[in-house]
Amino acid sequence: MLSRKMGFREYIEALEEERRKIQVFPKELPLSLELVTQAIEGCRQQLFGTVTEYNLNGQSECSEQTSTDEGPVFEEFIPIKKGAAQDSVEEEEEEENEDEDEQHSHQHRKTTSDKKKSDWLRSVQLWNSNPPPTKEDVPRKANVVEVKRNGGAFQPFQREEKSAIVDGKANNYASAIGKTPSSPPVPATSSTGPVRIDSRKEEKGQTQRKQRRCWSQELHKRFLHALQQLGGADSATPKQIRELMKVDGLTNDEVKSHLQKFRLHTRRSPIIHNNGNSQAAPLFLVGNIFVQPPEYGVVATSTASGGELTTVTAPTGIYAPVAAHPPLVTNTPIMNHSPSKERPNDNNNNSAQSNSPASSSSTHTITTT
DNA sequence: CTGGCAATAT
DNA sequence: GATATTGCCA
Repeated sequence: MLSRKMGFREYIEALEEERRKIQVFPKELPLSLELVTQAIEGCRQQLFGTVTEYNLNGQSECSEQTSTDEGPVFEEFIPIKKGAAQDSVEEEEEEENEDEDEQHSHQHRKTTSDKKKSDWLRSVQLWNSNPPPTKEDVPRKANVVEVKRNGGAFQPFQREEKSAIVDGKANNYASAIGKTPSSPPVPATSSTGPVRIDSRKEEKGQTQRKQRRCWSQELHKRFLHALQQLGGADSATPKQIRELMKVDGLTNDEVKSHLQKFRLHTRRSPIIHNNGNSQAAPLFLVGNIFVQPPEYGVVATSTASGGELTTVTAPTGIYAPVAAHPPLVTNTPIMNHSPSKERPNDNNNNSAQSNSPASSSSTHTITTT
């Protein structure tokens, strides 16, 4: 057990060094900084015997998980894949989906000290995130939901029973029928048919508005994936994207909408949202490298092609720090399909407009309207 | 009929 | 205010 502490020490040192580096780019790597800091904190606490237990209640709903006051938040970390069986090329692994409606609408679970975290993507979670305060392994024997998953990909939607809810304000608490936390029987045959990550449809006549649907990471990931295959958000069309995503239940409109938002966000100023508050100098990334806004990086499931990055592995294996830059998404000149219409707009690499000297300084009256 | 944009709703 | 849905138009 001594070695374990040693490991911690070294690990902490490594982390601290990392943090020093990162601190130089607070703007570019805000998350990293925070993460590393928290990681250090966590390790220290463990080193000192203080076993901090973080209830990784994980992501509750569609909202993001604001880092709590101080405790390290390891919720979103990608647990080291134990299996690591098939996915080496593609990073599609999730297949879970339940069905239930949202009820997320407005959960004002805003922590008092909510940080900026204005990344819009940050708010994207699973489509079917459930509100249950405590999900996960908790040995709650109480209501055991026998989830019989056949073969695995599909889930019989057992959603019906509308109780005269005319206003569509029904909160549905579907139990977490997700995958079992321990060993998801993820079959290798997952990437075949349309994935059913959805399950809300046929809403009983009534031309009501569809319930707002949150784009889960899965969804968004697929979305991005499709996008990059299509050569960027500007050249991709909703239909193509939808087909590529292979998500059953997803409509063109939804994709269209998402795409619209995506474009809006990417086009705007991915990084230059400098307010007077910032403490840092506007560090610029060099020409091409230009980091894609972290909010858009795919969830960095960097299963690098056969190469373990300098990923430090915590002695306890709590989490695996992702420190690798996944291949740029936007810059994918492959398959530049532009059959008929071409947008004179900036193609990929939207944010390359950094050469406007005046725009980011004074008299920035452009953003209005 | 599909894609893009704008209005509208949550 | 942000994000999703719906409508309208090219």
